[in-house]
Amino acid sequence: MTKILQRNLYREVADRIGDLIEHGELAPGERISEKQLCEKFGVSRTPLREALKVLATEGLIELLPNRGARVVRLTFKKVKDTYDLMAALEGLSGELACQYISDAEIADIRRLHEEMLTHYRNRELMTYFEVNRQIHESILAASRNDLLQEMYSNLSQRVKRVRYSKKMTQTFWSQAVQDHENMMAALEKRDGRLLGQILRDHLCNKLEVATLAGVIEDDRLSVANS
Amino acid sequence: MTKILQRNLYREVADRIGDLIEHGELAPGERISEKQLCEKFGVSRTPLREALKVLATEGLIELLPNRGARVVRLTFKKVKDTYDLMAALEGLSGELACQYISDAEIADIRRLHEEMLTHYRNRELMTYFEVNRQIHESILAASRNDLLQEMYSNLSQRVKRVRYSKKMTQTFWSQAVQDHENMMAALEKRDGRLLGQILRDHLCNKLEVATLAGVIEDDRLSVANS
DNA sequence: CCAAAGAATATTGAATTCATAATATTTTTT
DNA sequence: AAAAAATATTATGAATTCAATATTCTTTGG
Repeated sequence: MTKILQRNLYREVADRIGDLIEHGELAPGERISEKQLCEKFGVSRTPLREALKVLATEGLIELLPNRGARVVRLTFKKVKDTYDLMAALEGLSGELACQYISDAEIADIRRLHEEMLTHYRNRELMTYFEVNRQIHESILAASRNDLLQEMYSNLSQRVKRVRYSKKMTQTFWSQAVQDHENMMAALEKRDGRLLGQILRDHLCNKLEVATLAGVIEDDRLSVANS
Repeated sequence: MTKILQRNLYREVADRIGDLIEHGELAPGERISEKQLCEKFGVSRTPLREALKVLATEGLIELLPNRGARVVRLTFKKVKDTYDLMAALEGLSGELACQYISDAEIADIRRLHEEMLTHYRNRELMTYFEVNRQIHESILAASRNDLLQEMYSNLSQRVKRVRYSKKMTQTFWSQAVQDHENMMAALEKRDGRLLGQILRDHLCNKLEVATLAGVIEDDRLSVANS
């Protein structure tokens, strides 16, 4: 039962702007010019402005009354807050997943897990991340809570700019893999409480990585013009 | 430092529509006519449509391409999902609050707690709910996580229609008050883990109340036209 | 009388236009 | 020459207009 995705112009535009932000083509704190984007996308201001309203609600940009929009600055505090939330949600997904997940789904995740280990051993960072993402997504799906998945996806969007940094150190990487070993064990025992706990701690490590990567700008800079 | 609240027309309209939904003046599943609401609010379609986009993102309505908007139906499943999420967020707020809360804030919450007990003893349901809400809000504020507060507020909005049912039984009410006693104790001990646990369980009880109140329509009805 | 096809109507999607507020530029004054 | 005031320009907020799609009503054939 695949969801029919509605393709409104405003939604299309919102996604495209989201991509621009994610890939840094629209810099943090940068003023968003309506006219400029209208010409870029070849649409009128009406759907573009609707897209901006949506993006503001989703937390990617902020609207200043009568003064347009700008890309939100990711301060360390904001990223930390977001990761705390994501950790709580991942924890919940783990608890729920253990209640509802089928044996077949566990087997699928086990396969993904083994695949991920191979990529780890071969030091294939990008494919490792991809399979890693699939594992977490599978657990989220097993939670059978659409809203949870939606919220997690939203939070993920907000910090996508700093995630999956290439500067991951060996120490953190091996720790992450160890976390995943424990996760698999907890999942196969269907120990929700434990899986939840592991998932929470796992994400905390990711925050440390993001921090160390130095992708996040200094708070003092950001607070000044916020 | 109080936040300057921007008053755009679209935001105003979105809030008004939100109120209509909350108070049942726009029924679940009801089709939303743009023209009708335009006339009601005395605004043009542009800001109204922007408001609809935002409300859809916030999860209060759903947009059907080329077929307008309608109020989301609250199925039991949706409410359960929402409460699970809120419970996780409340749990997180408890853990964080214990890390950051000041003695003065704890004292404030203690005062609110005592006030709530008085309303409980006097069987003043509305004022009891109001103070109850203030306590939970104070703990959320003490978490020092703006995003958490924002997300919680959003989730709360979604299920406002079924919350605070007047049909609360004596059993559940006394259980809730007992929960609050335990919460105060955990908070004053600054035991984050414990407070988080209590807050999670506390909200589960609320779901039972909402369910028993019978405000939520049967899923089978809702699934049919979703 | 019922069903299907087509016309008429109403509603939504998007572009354009008008109004107003913010910003940049020029002019004036000291 | 620098600061302040006035004006011009630009960008945003909102209403209107035009186009595309859905819905309803009417007609026609079985």
